[in-house]
Amino acid sequence: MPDAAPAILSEFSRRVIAWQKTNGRHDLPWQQTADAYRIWLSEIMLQQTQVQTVIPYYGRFLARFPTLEVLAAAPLGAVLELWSGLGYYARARNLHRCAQTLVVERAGKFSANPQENAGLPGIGRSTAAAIGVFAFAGRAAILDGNVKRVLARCFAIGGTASPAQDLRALWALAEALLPERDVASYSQGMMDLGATVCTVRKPACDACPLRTICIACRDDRQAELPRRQIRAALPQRSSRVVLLTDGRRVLLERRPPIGIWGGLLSFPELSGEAPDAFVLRHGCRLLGSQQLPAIDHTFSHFRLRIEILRCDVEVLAHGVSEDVLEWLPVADVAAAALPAPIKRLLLATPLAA
DNA sequence: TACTCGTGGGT
DNA sequence: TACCCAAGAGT
Repeated sequence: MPDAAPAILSEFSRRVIAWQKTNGRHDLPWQQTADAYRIWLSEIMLQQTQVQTVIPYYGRFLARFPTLEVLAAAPLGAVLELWSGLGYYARARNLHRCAQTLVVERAGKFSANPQENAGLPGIGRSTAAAIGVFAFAGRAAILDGNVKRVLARCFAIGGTASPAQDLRALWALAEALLPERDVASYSQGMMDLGATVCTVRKPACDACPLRTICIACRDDRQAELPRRQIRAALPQRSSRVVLLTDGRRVLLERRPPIGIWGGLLSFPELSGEAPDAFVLRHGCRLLGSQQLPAIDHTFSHFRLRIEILRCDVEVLAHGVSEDVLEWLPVADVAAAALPAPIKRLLLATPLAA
């Protein structure tokens, strides 16, 4: 039936748009603007991160960096401070680089053409499309986790082909289903459907505008679509670190710019060195030490047990520290560029002797 | 292509 | 409890 496809495609977007207008989300902070800077920021923060997690970070970030120019002029450390706890810190580094690139090379403006924004640091195909749709009322296909799930179920994509083939099929579908008009409502509707109705577990098919179209719903295959990626058991790693304090400040180390927690401050690692030697090497005299309960932290691809030796010290000499080391006043811990578990521990540990 | 890169909530 | 997985992109 060669004529059936176009009819189904337009019916699909028509239902999504109608559903979005009455049942979708309209009050999210980044939906109150067409400012490309704000749209972009929200899209970066929302990568692999749930809406409710992003909302407070988004508000604090905009209060500190209200414009692209302010962001571009800020030091990376200040950006990481506002990103502390949100995770995937390469997003913050790329965000900062992207802002500087735009200011220097593109007059501080995003393009209305998604293809010209894709390839900027941190902006891939889907994020570029989202900026084009929500900031410039353009027409481009988004393919995030929500859209993938809706499409995979509705059209039974996955399970037979390779992941790469699945992805190509999903992109092709996303492009083919894109309506001529109301692209913003459609795109928002697809994400809202995936987030609130077509959920990973126990989808609310009774409330879905696509239930009479959806193959997964018809065949009761919601649980097997989209195909879940097989994940190996997470390897276990460990590290020994020092919480070095003089009662008012804590000694922290700036981590390398790439890798886990890249660019953030964290406890100096005690790689095989004896605690006394470590303390002395940093110009301090050891007053007392205590092994704190280990922190068990789970990353996306490994588990880390952090053994923490608390060293209470007296500072003997100043200026002997390397430039990657920094004494952080206790009062500044909450606002510092620290990984979530490190900040949590410091906030819960009284440092005064 | 496969791996890297955080964190918190849900089940 | 242990596992799943989010408004993905970089390498």
